[in-house]
Amino acid sequence: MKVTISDVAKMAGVSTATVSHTINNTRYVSSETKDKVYQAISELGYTPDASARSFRTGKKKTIGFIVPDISNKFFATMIESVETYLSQQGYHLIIANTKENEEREEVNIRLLSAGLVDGLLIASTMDSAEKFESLIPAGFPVVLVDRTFDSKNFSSLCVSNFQPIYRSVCRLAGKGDHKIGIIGGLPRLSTTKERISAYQQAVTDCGLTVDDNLIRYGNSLENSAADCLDDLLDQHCDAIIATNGLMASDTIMYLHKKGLQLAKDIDLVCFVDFNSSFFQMYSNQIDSIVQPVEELGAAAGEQILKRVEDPEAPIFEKVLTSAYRPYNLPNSWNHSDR
Amino acid sequence: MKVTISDVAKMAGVSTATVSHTINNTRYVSSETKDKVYQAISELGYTPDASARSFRTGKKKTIGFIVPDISNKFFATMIESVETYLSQQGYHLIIANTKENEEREEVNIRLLSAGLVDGLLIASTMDSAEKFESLIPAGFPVVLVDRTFDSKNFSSLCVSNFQPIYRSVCRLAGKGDHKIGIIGGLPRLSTTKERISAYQQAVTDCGLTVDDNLIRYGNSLENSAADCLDDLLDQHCDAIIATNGLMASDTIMYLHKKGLQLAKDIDLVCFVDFNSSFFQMYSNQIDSIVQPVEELGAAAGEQILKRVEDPEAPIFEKVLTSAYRPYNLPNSWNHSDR
DNA sequence: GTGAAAGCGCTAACAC
DNA sequence: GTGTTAGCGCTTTCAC
Repeated sequence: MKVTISDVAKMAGVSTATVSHTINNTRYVSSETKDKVYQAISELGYTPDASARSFRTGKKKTIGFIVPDISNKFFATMIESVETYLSQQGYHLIIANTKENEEREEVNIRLLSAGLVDGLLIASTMDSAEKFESLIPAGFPVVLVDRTFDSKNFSSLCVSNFQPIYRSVCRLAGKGDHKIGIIGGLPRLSTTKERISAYQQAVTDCGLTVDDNLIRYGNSLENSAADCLDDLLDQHCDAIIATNGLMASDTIMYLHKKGLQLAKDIDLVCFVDFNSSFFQMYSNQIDSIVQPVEELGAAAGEQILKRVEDPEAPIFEKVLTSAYRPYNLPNSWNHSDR
Repeated sequence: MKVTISDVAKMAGVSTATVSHTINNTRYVSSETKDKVYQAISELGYTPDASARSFRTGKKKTIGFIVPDISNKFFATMIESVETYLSQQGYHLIIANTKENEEREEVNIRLLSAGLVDGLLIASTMDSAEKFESLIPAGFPVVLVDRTFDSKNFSSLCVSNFQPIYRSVCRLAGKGDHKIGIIGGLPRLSTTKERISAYQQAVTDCGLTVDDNLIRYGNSLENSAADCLDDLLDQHCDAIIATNGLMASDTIMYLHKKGLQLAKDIDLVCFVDFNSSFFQMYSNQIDSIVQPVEELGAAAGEQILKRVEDPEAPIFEKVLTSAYRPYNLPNSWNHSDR
């Protein structure tokens, strides 16, 4: 049967307290006693039971990460860097995948916050901040990642979307493009809103006319760009901006299928997943916007652990900056400020 | 402070047993009593503590999945389908990412099997079956996924690698290719071994000569194919087989960079991640092998829950079949038998 | 330098 | 139809 701490204590001829203190280094134990304890442990093959431990201490040493789409390389890479950071700190990672579905997110928040994890990292797909907030138990450690809400009630780690989009529009306009279409993600997401508004401002500032028909929305998941593209191509766009990696690769594929040549028949600006062979192949034909995913993941890991240790810590917000790289400037990865 | 089951009991004027039975539907409770209980629960905002519960029952309602590489689309998709299945059954998924590192796998097996999860799904990167087995506590529910060991001591879900590779070699030989190179993953993996041996047998059977220089090994991670390709191109291969999606996309990119035209200058057979735009673009220039990832993930979820419920269940092995699709037969996705 | 024992929140015999 | 209560395995206070 299961071997417990008292089996070890009995065998070593000491108390359970001593065994506990020995394995946790939590008070002085003479080295002879230690030896006896470790001896007994290895003889019995004892492993402390994690759930008893976390029940007793209230610490699960586990963080939950609620993601909209694991199979999106952006999030996959982020998960990877979060996991790397957390495991170095002795924490585990529980993944929940919402597929951009608000109910799934709701269910997962409830489930995970009910004593399963010490804290939650969330790239939320929710529309309403109020709804979201009502789901989080008071004082429960939460850090928003990539996507945030206007009401700044939670710590957050995001990527600045404004500057790279703004710059890319200016550059396209400078090249003489007049009709610049944009494919956004789900309209309710903060990232989408920021990107679209950067686009609108830049279009205005560059002296072009804002035409809402040039703004199309995908669903942030795979294979959602085609309809948007049909619309945009019908309107004879000179350029298209695809605002996430998944929709960007769909776009490249679609244009390819239509026989349109990038940078010649049509200009393309893409949010690009760094390290993905797909985009590397096109780096000399499209303007790329690369988000600092790994940095984001590591910072998210760091922040959530800070909050777990001190749930009353002041709200922390950080906005990382994306790199913008127009294709005819191959050697300068412009790090845009803010 | 934290509201517990006895707060609820007190407020509802019943015993904790009744509260417990009410929320778990585990014995008859009159509807008036139920009402009082639910009333108290919502008034107090009570949520049962998951760790107390799992400590008490011994069930964590959580499965661990040890993966070699989250950011590989093959595994990302698999995680997604495992998670979908498990969450439908009321289970959670803990992810551990080994980056094809044996020590990281070892650490994670230890950590997760020590009372954190009810069972473990493992796509192992280990070389030695003995080593692996020694890490698994006796009777602990484990299902091997994608990769297996010769000693059949665990249930496993794999994909048949032999037939599609064999067929693709035959087809290349039939087209007149003489020098067929192959890029395998890590040599220690069962999948790599199977694929290489299928290659060797087919080469022999087709009357070509087996040349070990034509067999190169990557590390199963991203950006590991370049060196292999240099070697292979130096030897003037007519065709190359890339045995996982990551190395396949590296290969396409690399050949592209070298200015070689697929299907013209060189034939290419690739393990391909279904649904990935990248490969869809090349589907008329390369022979594709598509593994049934989603099916694999769902089956893995099913099997591990079976084992969790009955750890003494007989060992289960299933080999799913990949689809092989030569590029000039665009409408027939050949489902290879075995 | 070590031990005794309380008790974390819940479930499930057992009792009536 | 419901209540009483032991106890899961561990950590930690208090005591010596």
